[in-house]
Parts: sequence; C-alpha cells; structure tokens
Amino acid sequence: MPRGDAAGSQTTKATLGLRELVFAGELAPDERVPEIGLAERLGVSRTPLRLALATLAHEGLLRSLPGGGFVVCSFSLDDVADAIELRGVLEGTAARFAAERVESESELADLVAVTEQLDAVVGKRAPVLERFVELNDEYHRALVGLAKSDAVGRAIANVVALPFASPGALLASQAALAREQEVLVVAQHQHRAMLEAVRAGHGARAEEIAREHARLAMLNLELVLRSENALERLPGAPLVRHAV
Amino acid sequence: MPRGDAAGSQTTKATLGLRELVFAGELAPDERVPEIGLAERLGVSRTPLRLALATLAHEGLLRSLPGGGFVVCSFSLDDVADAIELRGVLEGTAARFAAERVESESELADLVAVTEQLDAVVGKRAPVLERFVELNDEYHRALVGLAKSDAVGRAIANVVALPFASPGALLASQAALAREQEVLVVAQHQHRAMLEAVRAGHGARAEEIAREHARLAMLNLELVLRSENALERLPGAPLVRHAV
DNA sequence: CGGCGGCGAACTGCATGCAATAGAGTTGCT
DNA sequence: AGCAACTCTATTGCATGCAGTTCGCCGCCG
Repeated sequence: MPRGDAAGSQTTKATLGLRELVFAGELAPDERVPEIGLAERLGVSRTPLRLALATLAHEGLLRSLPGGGFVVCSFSLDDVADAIELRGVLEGTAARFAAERVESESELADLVAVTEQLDAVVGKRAPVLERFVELNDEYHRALVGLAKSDAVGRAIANVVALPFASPGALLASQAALAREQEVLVVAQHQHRAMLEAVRAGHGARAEEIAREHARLAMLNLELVLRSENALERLPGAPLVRHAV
Repeated sequence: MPRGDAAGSQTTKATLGLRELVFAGELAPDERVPEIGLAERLGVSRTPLRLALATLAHEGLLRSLPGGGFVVCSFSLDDVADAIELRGVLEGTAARFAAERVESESELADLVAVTEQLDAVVGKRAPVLERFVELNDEYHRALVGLAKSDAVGRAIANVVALPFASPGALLASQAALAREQEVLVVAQHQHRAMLEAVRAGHGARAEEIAREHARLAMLNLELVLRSENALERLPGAPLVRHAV
C-alpha cells in the first residue's frame, strides 16, 4: 500500500512507535539514538524511521546532533513551566479569536455539549478522573476549532506535542492528590466562564481566562513535585530532569 | 561528508532550494509537487528531497495529500493576517518573558546596540530600507533571545517560516509607498519603547507593545494591497490567494 | 604515567532499485 | 450515448547497498 502516509504507512508506524518509546523513557535523554537497532525494534526500515526522527525533531522531542544522529531532549522544570505558560498564551489567543469570530450560537453547540458533560462528571460525588481528562481534551479541541485559524491551531499542536504540556497531562498525574476535586471544580468553572466570554464576544476576558486556566496546570505541577510517586505518572516524566 | 546535516549536506541543499522555489512561486500552489523532476532540478537525490518535503510540510508551507505526495499551500489574506497577529502574540510573550527574566543591564547590550543603530538609520534624511530591515530582523532575534525560552523561540521560528509573516516582510514590500518613512519612525519608536519596558521589568507593557508592533505589519499589508506593484514585492507573494 | 597520533569499526547519510497504488484513459456493455 | 469496469502508466513509498566520516581504542612517545 505504498501510497499515502495514511494510518497504515510505515512512516506513521515508526513515528507513533518512536514517540511512545521516547515518552516511556526507553530511550535515555541526552543519549544518541541508535538508528539501526531502533529500526528492527520498531519493525520498520531505516528510511521511514529517519522520517520519523525528523518529525520528532520538529516537534522538539529530539535534537539533531551536529555530528549527525539524534538525541532525546531533556527538559528542566523551567522548560515544562515555559511550555505550559506558552500553551496558555496560545489557547488564550484561540479563545480571543473564537470570541471575535463566532457569529451564531449554533457554532457553539459542540463546546456547549462538552461543557455540560463536564458539568455532569464534576457534579458526581466521585468524579471519574479519566473521563474528565477525556472531555477536557475534547473541550480544548473544540475551543481551538472555534478560533478558525490554521496558524494558531498548528502552533498549539506543536506545543502540545510535548506530552507534559498537553491540557490533561498534569491532571492525570495527580490522581492520588488531596486537592484533586478542588482543582476539577476550579477548572470546570473556568471552562464555563470561557464559554460565556466567547459567547458574549468578550475576547480579552476569554484570553485571560484561558491563560489562567493553563496556570492551573502549573499549580498541579507544583503539587505533583511534592509527592514523588505522583511525578512518575506525569506523561513523559522520564524526559524531565529532576532537580538533583 | 555524509555525517551531519551541516551546511553542506544534501538535505540542507534540498530544503533551502525547495523553500526558495516555493517562495518564488515556481511551484504552483494547490498543485501536486512532482518528486522526480524536482530532485534533478535541485541536484539532489530523492531521499534528501523527501526529507526536505517533510520539513516544509512541518513548517506549514506544504501539505501532504491523503493519496501521497505534497501540494504547496496557498494562503488567504485572512491567513496572512492571522499569521501576523500570531507573531505579535508570540513576540509579545517573548517580550514579557524578557522583561520578567532579564537581571542585569549587561544582558541588554546587544538589544541596545541594535536599537542605536536603528536610530541612526531612521535619523538619516533618506533611510536605507534594506539596512533597516536587516537591523530590524536582528532586533527581533535579540529580543527573542532575551526571553530565554526554547519553547517560545521554536514557536516563533515556526510562524516566521511563513515568509510574509516575518518581521521585515511587509517592510520590504512597501519600498515605493508614500508613508514609508512614517512607518519606519513609528516602528523604531516602538522598538525603543519595548526596550525601555523590558529594562524596567514591565512585562505587560512590553507584551502589548510587541503586539501592536506586529500590527504595524498588518497596516503595511493593507497599504500594500492598494498598490498592485507593491504586492509583488511581498515575500512569498505567489502563495497568497489574491481576492478574485 | 599521561598525552598524542594513528588505526579500526560502526554508524550515518545518500543513492538507487522495486513493488504497489491511484488516477486517467479507453473500451465494452447497457 | 452514457456509465462502468478494466488496464496501463506514472509516481510514490520503502528497502537496501555503498561510501564517507567520526568516535573510540590502542600503541607510542615524551
């Protein structure tokens, strides 16, 4: 089926597999990625693997060495914080664009539906975190879609490629934390507030809420840092340089 | 010298050449890019060319077709406006980060030097636009550097990959316009203001100035749209879908 | 005993051959 | 005549072979 990099292509297989390997930490950060062994490990040839390596490099997960080859990037806690803040900025822009561009209530249908589902989940006595993360991602996707901007969409996609920067990343890692429910309530409050701001065409407010919403992830990061076992649940944790 | 994608590598050659071809409009937008003829046209083999195609696709200049192969992206005027606005948002973040993170005056040395050189150019009776664009680019690079954030730097690099979104793009295209000098004066005023805001640690102000500074490019875009011959000087003009 | 130079091996980057597919053109059937 | 199916070709995606280079190691010299 050598036409199209559709789902079944070798390149896709290599990219997904490689990303998984990196996230799982099976390839040590700051260490040369062996091109040969990796090819057979992923069950693909070197050519599509090389394409996958280039892709991950563009996503910022790998770095190409001057001498050739690639290394897995490692990230300091400051890097993680920056990525989260940047996501906030970009989602803020998306929210502002949405507020400025949405013309009819019908366009908001998806976002409204997701928000109501989130309400239901949070309203439960024991919210299912998994379900919340899922809906949360959906909410963010819908919001970005309303911005109607390829440029913004691509920029966000690039940032979210860093696993720990994705919307639900730090939620998933704090399952065992005490303030979990509290965070959920606040997050959902912001979801509703953003929806209202967008609906009312209040771009500046929507933007600020989105930024603050992302900073919730930074709060989570701080909470997670205080409990060692939670840190391990952080997606892409092996890439983060623990403070020594 | 088959090690390292250093300056002389075939992949680099292919990437630069391909980008040039796309910017020049030699490859018609929305048309399939022929992989075979292109290889010999660029003087490289198909393998590095394919890597270059993937790179440009990541930069948003090409789009991979479901059936395989690539097409050159075309951009509506709204897309151009979005890209410029997004650059403003990102440079705003860079400026804010710079204001929040710069600790000593010595870090500002480069930015100060460039600003003074720009002052000199603008102060001339007949400013040399070329020189201004050059220094302008340098100013923006220096500012982004002060943000000390890889994530922000990479995001900006991605947006600027669209030629018409780069800082000096719309300046270069309006060489023949009447209000040229006026724009230069305003731009340089904003450069100085940003520098002051960063120096004073006024993040919010620095951010807002940077956004407004980018919107100067949008003003230029509107000016350029009114004079047909100027539009042709816009970098990457062939990619822009002229309003029919 | 430490530093330097040469040698070897392994790995990367590139070129090309092959196979499979999608699209177009054509032909036959209704 | 129109539609559909079939064939054929051009083109892409993939695999592998080859060449060049860089890094590590060992021996040699200071």
